[in-house]
Amino acid sequence: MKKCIFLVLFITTTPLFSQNIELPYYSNSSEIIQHTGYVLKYNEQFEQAEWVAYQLTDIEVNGNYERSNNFRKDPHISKESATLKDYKGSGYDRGHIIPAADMKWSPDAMSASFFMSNMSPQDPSFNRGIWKKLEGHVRKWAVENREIYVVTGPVLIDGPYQYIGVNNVAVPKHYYKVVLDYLEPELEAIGFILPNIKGNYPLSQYAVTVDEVEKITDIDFFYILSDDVEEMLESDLDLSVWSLSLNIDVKKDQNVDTTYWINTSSDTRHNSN
DNA sequence: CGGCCCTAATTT
DNA sequence: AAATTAGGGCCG
Repeated sequence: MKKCIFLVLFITTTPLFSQNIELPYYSNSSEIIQHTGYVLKYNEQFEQAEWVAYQLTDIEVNGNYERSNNFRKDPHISKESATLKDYKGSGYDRGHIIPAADMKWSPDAMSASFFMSNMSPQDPSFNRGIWKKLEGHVRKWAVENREIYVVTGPVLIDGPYQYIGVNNVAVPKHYYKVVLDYLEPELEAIGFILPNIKGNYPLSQYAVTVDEVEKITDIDFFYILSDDVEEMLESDLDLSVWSLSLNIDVKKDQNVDTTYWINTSSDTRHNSN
């Protein structure tokens, strides 16, 4: 009962969005847009979102609404979003940041995922390959854990970039994803950094701590959590609780090209094998 | 390995 | 709406 009262007070007395524990930190000058099913932070300079944040549940994953394909400019962006034309003939996919396949629970959410503010120029082999594969795992984790929190987007501080279209959409060199399981018994978090090229390795090779993603992206994830909980979750990576159907072919993994990893000082992951 | 079916995104 | 392209998973 006390909990209920506290919850009501919390929601009614705190600023917009702050009840969403998936949200990264954002300053007052940030362009934050709430769409059905997700929140995004837009970066006008690179003409795409820096992050999209959302909760994903088992019920949502099991939705049945069809992909809507209604790619269109996002009218909510103050200085206008990228356009279809920017991507046309560029050689890059209009890659969803929040996946359309995570929006099958609602026609509005599905449609909202096709705003150009949710697109980023992705190498087709990347978008349809390892990125899609990772997205599939995220949906599986949503089912296994009942609900998870996801933040994902392009890494926008590892330029210089190639640009496409008249609006100069930056072609990111890497993408990240962080996933939080905030339900007992296992509070766990995992991060990924993947280069925007065809992925040749098992996904476990791209897994990192959330701390590592924070260093690389300069984004403070899950800042709404209390500092001690946040510190505990983000500094640790236990691959054994995130089923990635690990490829056990050690030979294949020995000569992994890690040049796509931006150098970071610490790597606190501990493999379970 | 090829054959087959599935998913996702794009093109026409 | 249908066809195309890319890739994954599975199976024999």
